[in-house]
This record gives sequence, C-alpha cells and structure tokens, in this order.
Amino acid sequence: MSNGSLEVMQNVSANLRLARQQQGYSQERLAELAGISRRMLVNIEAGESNASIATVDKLASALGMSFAEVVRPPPLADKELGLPLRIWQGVQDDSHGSLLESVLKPGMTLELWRWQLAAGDSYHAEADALGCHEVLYMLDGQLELLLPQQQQRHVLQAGQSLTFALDQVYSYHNPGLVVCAFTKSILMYPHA
Amino acid sequence: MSNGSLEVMQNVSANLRLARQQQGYSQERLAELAGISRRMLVNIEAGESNASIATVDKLASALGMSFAEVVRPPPLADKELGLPLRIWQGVQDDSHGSLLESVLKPGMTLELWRWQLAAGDSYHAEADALGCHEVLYMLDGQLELLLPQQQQRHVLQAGQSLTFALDQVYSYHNPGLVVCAFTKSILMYPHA
DNA sequence: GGGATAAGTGCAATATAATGCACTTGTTAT
DNA sequence: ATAACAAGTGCATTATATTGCACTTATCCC
Repeated sequence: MSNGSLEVMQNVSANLRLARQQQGYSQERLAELAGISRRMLVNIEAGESNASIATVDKLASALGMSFAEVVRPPPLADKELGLPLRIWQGVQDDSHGSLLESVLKPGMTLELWRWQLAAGDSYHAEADALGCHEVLYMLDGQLELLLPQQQQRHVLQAGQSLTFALDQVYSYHNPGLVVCAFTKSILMYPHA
Repeated sequence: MSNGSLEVMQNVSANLRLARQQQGYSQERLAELAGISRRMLVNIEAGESNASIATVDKLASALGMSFAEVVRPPPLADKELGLPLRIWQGVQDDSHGSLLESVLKPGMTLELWRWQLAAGDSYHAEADALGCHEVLYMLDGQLELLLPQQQQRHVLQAGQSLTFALDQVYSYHNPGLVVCAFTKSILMYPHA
C-alpha cells in the first residue's frame, strides 16, 4: 500500500468507481464478480493501492471494460484537446497554384487538412510514425496515390475515400486536367 | 510471478523491449534509470511478471513514454482498424433534398461523414457518449450550430471548422438560401 | 585464447500486495 | 427504533512481487 500520488492510480480509482456505480454494483458484488477481495477494491477505489496489472484487469473485465479504458485519464474538455473550441479559420500554405490548408490545429490526436493539387501537380512524403493512419476523402477531381512499398497505385474519384498507414513512403499526383480537392485526416494511435 | 497469459502483460513486455532497444539501453542501464532491479526487468520483458502499476509506470517514465503507450496493444493494420484499405464509395442516405453520406465505415475509432443540408433544413441530435468529439468542416454555404446546454450558437462559413464534445444535445440548421455542405468527423476517446 | 558486455536462470531473502475478519459510520426503509 | 445494506477502517495473516547475488550462455573485440 503506497500513497495515491501516481496519476495512473488516480485514473484507475476514478474510472472504476464511476463505472461500478453506473452499472449499479456494490463494492461487494463487484469484488465477487472480479474474483478479488472487497478489501482490495476499497483500497483501489480510495487510490491507496499500488495494484498489480492482473488485479486491475480482473476488475476491467468484470465491468465489461478494456484495460485501457480503466487506466486512461478522464475525457478531456474541448480546449484541452488542442482542438478549436471556437471557430477556426484554416491556415493556408499556397504554393504554385496548389493549396494546403490545415483545418484543425496540427499536432494533436486528429489532424484535418484540406488540399488542392493543381492539374499535373505532385507531392511526395516520407514514412512517418508507426500507428498513424491517413484518411483521404475526395471532394473534386481525381487523385493518384502511390504506395511503392506495397506496390499499389490507386486513383480516387470525387466521393471516394481511402485509408492507409503512414509508416510508409507515399506520394500524391493529380493526373487530371483540372484542379483536384480532397480532405486528409491524420489519426494518431487509433486504439480501443 | 504468474504465467504470461494476460494480454496486457504481453503488450507491456513487447512495448518495453522495443522501446528500450530503440533507445539503445541495456537492461541493466534501464533498470538503473527506472529505479528497479534488473531481475524484475528481465521478468517483465519475458512476460513472466504480474507487475504493479507503479513498476510499469517507472519504466514508462524512464523511457519517456506515457503509461498508456506502454500498455496499449501494438498498432493495427489498416484492415483490422475497420477502415477501408481499398477505395470506399460512400454510403448515401438521402432524405428530402438533404444528403447524409458516410465516408468511412461507421462505428470505428474515427467516423467521417459528408453532409448536405437543403436551404432552411434542420437536424437535431441527442447527447452521445462522454469522450466522443465531433469536428465540423464547412465546404460550402453556411451552417448554424446550436449547443443549448452551453447556451452557444455558432454560424460557420465555408472554410471554417469547429469542434465540440458529443456528450450534449446539439442541432444543425442551414440558415442560408442555398444548400450547405460540410464534413463531420467523429473521434472516439481521443487520448494520448 | 582471454576479457568484456548483454541477456537469461535459480534461489533465498525481503517488501508489499492481497486476503479475511471484526468493527464503525451513514443511509434508507419499515 | 430496528433492521438491512453499502461503504470505510484497523490489523494480523498469507500470497506474491521485488530484490540481490551467483551463475550460465552468447556475442563481440583485441
């Protein structure tokens, strides 16, 4: 039994207590379901126990939650997310007729961009971090996407979308005769 | 010491070992930095230890990782994400001149929708789960967003975006004389 | 070969997580 | 008031996480 100074412990205790009460269990009932002693559950909910992974996992299962849900900090308010609480006017980066516009403030869990590529224009990107994914959604025109490491080539038309992992090299090309437009969502660590 | 059957333990051992090697630490060095014994680290990396929250947290800190990063399962492939690996043609749900199109397969970590609301049209939604957030991005026309619980009203123009939490009632309204179009991203549990 | 570093094993000692029980407190219902 | 249930406390006991040390194995370098 250690003091409850660890942030993770505080998350665990708060999440467990909230979930237990929402599901209408008493401490005794939940302890029974999880196969641990009520004394232990009291300590954990009080944030006074440095529980083991297995014990926390038993409680998560008994409540129908994943381990990650029990451990994670409580949901954040909009402003703490780094996402615009108020209206956000996109930042534009214009270069030779093409347009790269950040719809959201970059660098957070979700990025959202609006791109326009001039006819015949191309863009090449290096591999990024494992666990990041990109979602393309075509608004106008057409776009050719090359994934050389997968030996794939896709041509997207307006209204179509495509997702791929960002831990690989990729490049865009506008094969059409008119400008194309698409949104580009980047999702970091999309896990349950 | 228990058998390493617990999925969480396997994630911990794999993530720790990978991070340690990437940062060029020996087991001895990392144990020293984290303030635990090398014997314990050996057990954890072997998946043979039911470690306590505090011990895992010490290791995470020593490696400059968050607790969640150490505990989470390895990144998933595209298809496991439920996101379309190949091109996905949106599903349309047309009703009285307005258009609701799911750009991605719904129900996953990230949903992406394209909406069109006819002039004067409205849409009302009840409160959803805590921890979900919505990102609106205006493509054309204008949209009025009402958040009665926050006593807020926003009017969005093309090119603007706005984020709000989905654990509250909200409604859309197209106040203009022409159809408006926007994308709507729904993000579940956006945490580090 | 010999020496050095990194990783894995076995085992006894120690610290502490986890249990079980008795008890108090507060609330709700009859 | 009494009964009944849920939650919190103190403490001795038990189980086990964590430590420390000695030892093996493998690899790399001189």
